[in-house]
Amino acid sequence: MATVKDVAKEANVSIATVSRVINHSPKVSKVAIQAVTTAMKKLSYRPNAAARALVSKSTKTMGILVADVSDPFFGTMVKAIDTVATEQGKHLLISNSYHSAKKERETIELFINQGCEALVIHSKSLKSQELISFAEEIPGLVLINRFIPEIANRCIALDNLKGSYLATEYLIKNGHKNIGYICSNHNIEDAKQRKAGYLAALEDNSLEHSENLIEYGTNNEEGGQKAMTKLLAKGLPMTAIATYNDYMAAGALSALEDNNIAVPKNMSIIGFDNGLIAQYLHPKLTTVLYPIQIMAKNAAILSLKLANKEEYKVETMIFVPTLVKRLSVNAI
Amino acid sequence: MATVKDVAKEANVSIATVSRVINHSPKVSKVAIQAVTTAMKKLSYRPNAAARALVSKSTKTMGILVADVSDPFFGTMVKAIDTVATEQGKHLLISNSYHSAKKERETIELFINQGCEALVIHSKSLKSQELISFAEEIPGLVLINRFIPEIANRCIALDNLKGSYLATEYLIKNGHKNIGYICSNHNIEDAKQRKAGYLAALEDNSLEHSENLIEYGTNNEEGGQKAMTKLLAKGLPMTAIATYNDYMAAGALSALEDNNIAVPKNMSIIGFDNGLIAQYLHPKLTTVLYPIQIMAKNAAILSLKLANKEEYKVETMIFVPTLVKRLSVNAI
DNA sequence: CTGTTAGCGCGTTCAT
DNA sequence: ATGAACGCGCTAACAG
Repeated sequence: MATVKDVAKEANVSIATVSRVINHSPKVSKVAIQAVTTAMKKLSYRPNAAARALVSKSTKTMGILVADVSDPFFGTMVKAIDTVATEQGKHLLISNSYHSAKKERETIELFINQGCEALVIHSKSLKSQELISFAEEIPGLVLINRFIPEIANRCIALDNLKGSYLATEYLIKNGHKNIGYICSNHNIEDAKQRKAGYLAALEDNSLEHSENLIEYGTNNEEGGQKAMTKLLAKGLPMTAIATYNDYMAAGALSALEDNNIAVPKNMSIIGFDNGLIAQYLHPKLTTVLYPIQIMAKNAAILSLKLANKEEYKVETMIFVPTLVKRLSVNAI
Repeated sequence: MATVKDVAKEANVSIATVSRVINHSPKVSKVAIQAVTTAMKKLSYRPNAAARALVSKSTKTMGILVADVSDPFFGTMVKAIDTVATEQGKHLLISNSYHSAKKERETIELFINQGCEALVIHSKSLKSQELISFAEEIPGLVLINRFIPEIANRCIALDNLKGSYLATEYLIKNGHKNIGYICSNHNIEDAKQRKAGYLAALEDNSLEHSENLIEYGTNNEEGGQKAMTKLLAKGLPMTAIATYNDYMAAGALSALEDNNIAVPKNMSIIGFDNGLIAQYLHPKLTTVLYPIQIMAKNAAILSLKLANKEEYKVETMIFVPTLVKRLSVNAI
């Protein structure tokens, strides 16, 4: 592996000159540029990123922590971040936490040790206080999908409650009065907030709301299917169901089909996230749009600005979900 | 940011000793370990990865190039690689090529400059020769989803032809004689190989095969829908259709539904990949399993071994796809 | 415009 | 068991 020294010797100039042409310094003679360029090609020289980082104290690297890249939700998020990072000449270090607090902590520390100046962190398991400490240590750290009041200007989050409220309200506007809810049993804020949104909508419309109308499960298809089955077993006069997310809605759909209950004819159902599968479900799923793309883009921009010590305020920190009407909800 | 020097001073030892306890050298006295550990905590010392990489010539970083992380196919691939990388204490640098040859080239060079010793590359746009050069330069470079004879021991690929052959043969075994094919118009090997597999199966079974039975489109839902529509317009006596991938199959399903052609009753359809959406489609899609998880795992292991200069031969380089029978194919 | 020189933070001989 | 000193490859003064 050739170094600046080798190139300098080959081109008959000093290493300083080599460094200058590498970094496109304005004050280098044409001949020098020519000689160095040729030498670099001949030796197939590659600048050593570690050495550069060591002296310039910048790795041009952005760290991203997600729960699981194989989930298209996070895939979409990473893609959006990648787009802005690439524009700014940054590279992406990525890590999955799989919802483990330990992994979340280790990853953030790793990112710091690696010298990532910009960090976009999706953390659901770490305590607020710990995140606040990290945020204080790293100016470029931005939290996504989570809101912590003490560091509000470092958070890009979704109004989960409003999302569920919107979904439930939409069901109500369609004439439904007995509305069930399929809830995630994952102990994170999102689950509580979405459930609260459902409850609030019922209450605001003076409709019955009882724990009896709610069932819990893992936040995936299987959990949704089981929860739906349990709900069905109660023999409640439900005509519609709101769900924690699209995967659970998909599971509910399966359970309904297995029991010959036509959707939306005899049961309306609404999802949450507007994930990849929503449009492929049958019937195509009416759901709530989680604007993760635009949120991720904003988080990336914010992180980069902050890391660059620029004063910067994003216009929106708390994003509002919207309704995506497809075919799984009927008027009664 | 504290350095070894600061820690050394705080602990009243030399930087060499500090370095030793950091790297768990066996010959350090208990007292020294204690003193240094305390000092590190007090100063909240973090080893500088760049400095370490510079001197030890190892970044413990693995580079991954994919086409698009937001596609669950690649998400799954990245996750599988992440699992083995994490086990070995490696971190992941990830980049998307979005199918651009330029981006593919730049990314590989970036990875090299960054000092990634292990590389798992999904490249469809670069010429074989260029990839061979890179492979010769970087011992730890492994190609995934592509086979280049000259560097066969550095490739983990799928037998695409056999996959399509399997799919078409399955249709034939179910009594279908007029089988159409929805092909990707993306100019990459996979498209040619899969089409060839379809053709070969028809030929081996003495069935009609003509370009008239084939339609092309972009390799996504929209392309599948359009291709299906064109196929339908020809008024052929088809009873079954093989497709380039699950997304195109999904589009075909939509077109079929729009035209009131029941699947699988009046038309059988088979996908390719067994991607995330296959199980959510209606009817659940019969398809061909692309074992990307196990392939990615093997690629990661191979890459790490190679980077480590260990002699290593994976048992399987060319993986064979298998059938996943669901509900979109009927016997005639 | 160009060359010399001094570190950046750390691992590693080589003495002790 | 420990410390002094060197060098990894590069950038950034500084002096010419």
